[in-house]
Amino acid sequence: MVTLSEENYLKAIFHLGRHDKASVSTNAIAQKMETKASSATDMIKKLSEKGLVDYQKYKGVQLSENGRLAAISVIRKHRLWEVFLVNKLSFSWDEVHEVAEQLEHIKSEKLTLELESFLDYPTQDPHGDPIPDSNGSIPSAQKLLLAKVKQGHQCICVGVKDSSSEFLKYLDKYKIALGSQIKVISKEAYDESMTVKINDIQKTISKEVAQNLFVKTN
Amino acid sequence: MVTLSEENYLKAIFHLGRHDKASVSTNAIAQKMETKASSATDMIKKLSEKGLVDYQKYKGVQLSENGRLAAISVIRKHRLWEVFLVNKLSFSWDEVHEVAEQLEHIKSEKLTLELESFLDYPTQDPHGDPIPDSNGSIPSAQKLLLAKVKQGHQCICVGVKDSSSEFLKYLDKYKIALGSQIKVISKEAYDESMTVKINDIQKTISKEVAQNLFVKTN
DNA sequence: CTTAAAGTTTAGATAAGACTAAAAATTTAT
DNA sequence: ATAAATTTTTAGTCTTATCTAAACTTTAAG
Repeated sequence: MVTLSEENYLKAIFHLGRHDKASVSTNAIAQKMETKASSATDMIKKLSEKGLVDYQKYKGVQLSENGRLAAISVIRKHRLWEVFLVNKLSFSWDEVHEVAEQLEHIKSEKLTLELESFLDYPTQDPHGDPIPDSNGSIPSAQKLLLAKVKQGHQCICVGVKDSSSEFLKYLDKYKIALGSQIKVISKEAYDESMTVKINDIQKTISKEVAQNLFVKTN
Repeated sequence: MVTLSEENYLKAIFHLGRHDKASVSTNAIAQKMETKASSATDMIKKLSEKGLVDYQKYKGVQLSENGRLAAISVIRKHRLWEVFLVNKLSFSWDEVHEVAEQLEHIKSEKLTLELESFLDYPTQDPHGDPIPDSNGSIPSAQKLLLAKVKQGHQCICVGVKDSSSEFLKYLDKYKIALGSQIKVISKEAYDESMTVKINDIQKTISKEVAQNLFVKTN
């Protein structure tokens, strides 16, 4: 049995270790969990005893196979619930995270499978992140930052890198949503801003925005 | 802020105090919570300090107005989620309780309201129990035990008194479900059994069954 | 009305998860 | 290469929710 707190630590370790596969430091975990390093050490020991992470004192941790599966299971549930909240209830993009953080800990294999079926087996959550399947396989993201898109190319908004409430509110203000068609009209080398056509309206967006919007080219 | 454990105690006290409005004993609470009397005493003190129950040593507890509202809020969520599981996902009658016990603690006013709307404002859960509205008002149940129904009368199954898995399995076996039409053909004074017509099939049922099935006459 | 039984509370312990302060190990810089 | 800075761990404390055992009330019986 994995406790709620353990699940949250596993999730944090998974996200921290996602890109480089080196081991994750105690401090990084503590920071992500908004707690102290000593608390992180305590939990790491517990996870290690349960065989969910590989741990050597002072050397950081890595998820074990079981730990990885447990983390992915939580992430899968989080993202499925986000789809539910947005597609079935009338939650908007920037309101789902907090509630999904609670729903992701509900323990019922049947519930997760039925929910997935009810939602027609979605592969991405409302922020464009991939939803792991019931075996723990994560579909490849196929998304890139708008800033990387070449002039003249067309793409679809599929997610955000910065999921802060401020950024999501900015996007709502300019009617930029998941699914919005975006065409890159021109790029400015000096400040890395770009002029784009979004929903048939032309607009210049800053580097900051372009580097935080994930899109899929079509 | 009410903790998960506190919510469960409040719910237990609510159910125990439902019928007679005398105060609820420590032992009764401990038994319902499957814990020891000393643990119940500890929790009662905490609830009392938070103003959720009225408590006098050795005299038992009663919910305060705030405590009653908190308990009803949990029960409301529990029953709404049960409707969701049965009507939207393909859970059966006897599978919902355990999952709803988890879902009832999710804290989000918006979620509860949106869920209620998504389910078209149900007034009863799959066991025929009334669903409190967002103000905490509980619609009157209008249900009675099948055993009380007079010979020759027609009624609809709306719930169970005994919600044990065994009883629910018995009901499934004989295709007795929420919404089943039941007509009382005859009653046997000796053993209080009765012969009924359910879904056009005639069957004799025991006192035990008739005293655990809630129906609504029409 | 007094005593036995039942019910309730208190006292002291335990486990999970967090914290502070201090010690130990590692990394960085001179 | 060693001292300084940083990171990590340990030791001890706190809170929540639980337990056992013992003490204290209330109720019931004779």
